[in-house]
Amino acid sequence: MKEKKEDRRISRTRKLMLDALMSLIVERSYENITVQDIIDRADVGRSTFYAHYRDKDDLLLSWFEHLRNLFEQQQQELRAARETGRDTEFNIVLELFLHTGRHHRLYKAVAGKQSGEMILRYLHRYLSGLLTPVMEDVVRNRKTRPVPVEITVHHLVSSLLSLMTWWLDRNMPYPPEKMEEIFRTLNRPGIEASLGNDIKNESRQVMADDRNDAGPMGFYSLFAAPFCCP
Amino acid sequence: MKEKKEDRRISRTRKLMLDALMSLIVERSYENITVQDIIDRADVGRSTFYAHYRDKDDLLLSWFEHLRNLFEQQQQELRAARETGRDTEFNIVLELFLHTGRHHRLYKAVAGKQSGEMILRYLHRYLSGLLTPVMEDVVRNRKTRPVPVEITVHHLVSSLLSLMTWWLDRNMPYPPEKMEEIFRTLNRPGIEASLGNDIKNESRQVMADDRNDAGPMGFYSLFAAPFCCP
DNA sequence: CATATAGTCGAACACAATGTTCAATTATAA
DNA sequence: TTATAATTGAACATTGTGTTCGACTATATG
Repeated sequence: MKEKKEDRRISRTRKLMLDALMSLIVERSYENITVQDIIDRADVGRSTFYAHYRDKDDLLLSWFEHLRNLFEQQQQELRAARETGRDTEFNIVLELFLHTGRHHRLYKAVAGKQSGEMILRYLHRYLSGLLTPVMEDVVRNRKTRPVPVEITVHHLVSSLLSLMTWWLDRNMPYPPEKMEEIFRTLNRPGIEASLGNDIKNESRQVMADDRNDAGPMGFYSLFAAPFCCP
Repeated sequence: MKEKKEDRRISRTRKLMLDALMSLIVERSYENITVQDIIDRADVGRSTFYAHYRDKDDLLLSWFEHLRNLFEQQQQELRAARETGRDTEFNIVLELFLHTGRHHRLYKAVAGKQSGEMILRYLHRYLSGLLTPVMEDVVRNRKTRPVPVEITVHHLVSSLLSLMTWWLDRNMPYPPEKMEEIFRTLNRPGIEASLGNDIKNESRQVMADDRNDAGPMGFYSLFAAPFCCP
């Protein structure tokens, strides 16, 4: 099933450079890594690097796209499992914390304190893309709209990323589940309010009431787990 | 009352370089400005620049400290006015939006999409410093603490900065008052929940119930204006 | 006004990194 | 086996950084 078009040398070189970047990235901050460092460690020619990537960022970005594919694939599998009758409760925020935790060394190096803006912007864009249709769908039934959907989404994504970086910067002092709970505590009530009152029952509006409207990404529910004030 | 110790040449040179940076910063993004550009426009010697600042960031930071002093001074005046009997309702978030709006060209260039991480980090630290004692004070009366105060503060500051940058990036499509309202709608309920239930009445706990505990910065109230769901 | 002081100038320097080019070499697919 | 495509490595022009130093000049101060 694999597309085997690629010259073996290409994959080899690419892998070498990616590995070099990864091993460098856990040693010092991304900003302080030069193309020179990368090609030194990868042991490839300077011109080779530029034959593949425009610059350092391009290389990193290609790696993130790889990771994103991995993540999306896993989500698809979860979704599939769920559809075949398993009771997998789907919670995208939790999944994100789990995923980040799994790759924490990379994300810490790149999205933490030391980070360049680039990756955070990339993630922001990506997550906003995921969230926007969901939110717009939710808001369709609402009569009032106290806060523009665009802002709500922006806020939610920023909050998630800010919690993520906090978590990473402090070496993940809580488990992903706890972080997801905190995220929910902080944001759920405000999101409710920001989306406006509506036709149906007052609370648990953001929850996926029924299990259709899967959204573009198998994105069932933003606040899937039950919420309760202790 | 002024300390007139400084050599006139020093202030002159400093001003030249600051002006140069400012005028450059509205033309292109901060990242793409070099020390060379600055000294060219300021028309000062290369060595002069390094005699005053360690690097580009140092120069920008010194300017932000200037701005911060300005802001704090204004807040002090407001506070004073309030204490002398005026009915100035004090709302720090609104004040911040007003301040940012006033200096929007600078902040846009520096804290917007194009920004380097640096200034956002600086602001984050600064605002967290303002907020932490307030939050810790609020939480003192609470029995439960669903979310660590540190995270609540982090979340709140991130949210504020994210709204700010959104606002700036889109050329301030709403007035500061509206943005403050949005901030409140999005965050107030979640903050309530995150700080836990307590002894007193259920709602409006974050509001400054009485007007003592001014905090370090004349920081009377985070959500001073009345909150209502429409 | 005189003068020591302290700030500024500007040119030169060493250094580090970028991104391009090209002919020679080598691995690969077919 | 061989045509093709990838890699190499060295050289190069370019841009920016941060430092140094002697010469110059504005300034504060007596």
